[in-house]
Amino acid sequence: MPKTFDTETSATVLAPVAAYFKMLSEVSRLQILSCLRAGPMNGKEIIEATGIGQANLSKHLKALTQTGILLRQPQGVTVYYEIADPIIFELCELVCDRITNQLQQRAEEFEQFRGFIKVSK
Amino acid sequence: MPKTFDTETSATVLAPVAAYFKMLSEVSRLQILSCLRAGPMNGKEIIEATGIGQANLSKHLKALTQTGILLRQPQGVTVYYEIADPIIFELCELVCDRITNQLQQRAEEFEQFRGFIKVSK
DNA sequence: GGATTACAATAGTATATAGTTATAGTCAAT
DNA sequence: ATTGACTATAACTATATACTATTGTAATCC
Repeated sequence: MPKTFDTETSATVLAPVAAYFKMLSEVSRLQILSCLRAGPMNGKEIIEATGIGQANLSKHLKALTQTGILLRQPQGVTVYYEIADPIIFELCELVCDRITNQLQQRAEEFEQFRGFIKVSK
Repeated sequence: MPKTFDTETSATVLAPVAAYFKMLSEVSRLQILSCLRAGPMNGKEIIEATGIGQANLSKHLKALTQTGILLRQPQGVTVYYEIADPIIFELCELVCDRITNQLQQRAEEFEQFRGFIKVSK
């Protein structure tokens, strides 16, 4: 097994990874996932919770299901969706922590700047 | 502190998270990050390693730097880039594991299907 | 100083996709 | 069968962004 990949190989390997992250790169879809954190919901419930349009939601749900992030469970006329793998929330937590740190750091920098301005007083 | 967010609030909060994942949702950018795993590199080296065009690379590097994923370190005329936070590789590992599992599962299903076909023999 | 090298910035094009509207399909109950 | 409720699809628009080509800028070498 080679230690490194050539660019062509790595592009092939990285494509599904990129596709997975792409599913998490839209506010609407994150809202959907955030809702489903509490448990399975059907389309109408998700619409009420998020305010996303019906057709648009349907498309997102299809994409999320095809990527394997959601499970689709029809019950009569309604369709319930649920998180297929809670790994998503781990991912989001990691990113949230990172963003929080960045914001705190910027806040500190700004605080220092403010102190610098007030020196003249 | 409320237990849940209204849709408007959650949209605001989720936007930076979505933006972060968006940085990881393109093969080109994942290639760049993959290169930099070994250590800091300058633009020319990244071009050689990935085959990405110069202007395109420059834009990606700018975006990745602004998001806080990369650190930019000019040294004379060249600019070295390095991973600002190895959290990215954790994220990628999680996703890779997930994708691997999915593929293995599909392989098993296909194996069973193959067995089913051969029953007639 | 001029040439070269390395990177950045801009404009322009092409493509992808989020969102909307309208329509159709699906299942259950009457 | 028909009605009503839920979901899916198709066509379209608008927007975002990946990529290319070109030009600009700054440092290093002759």
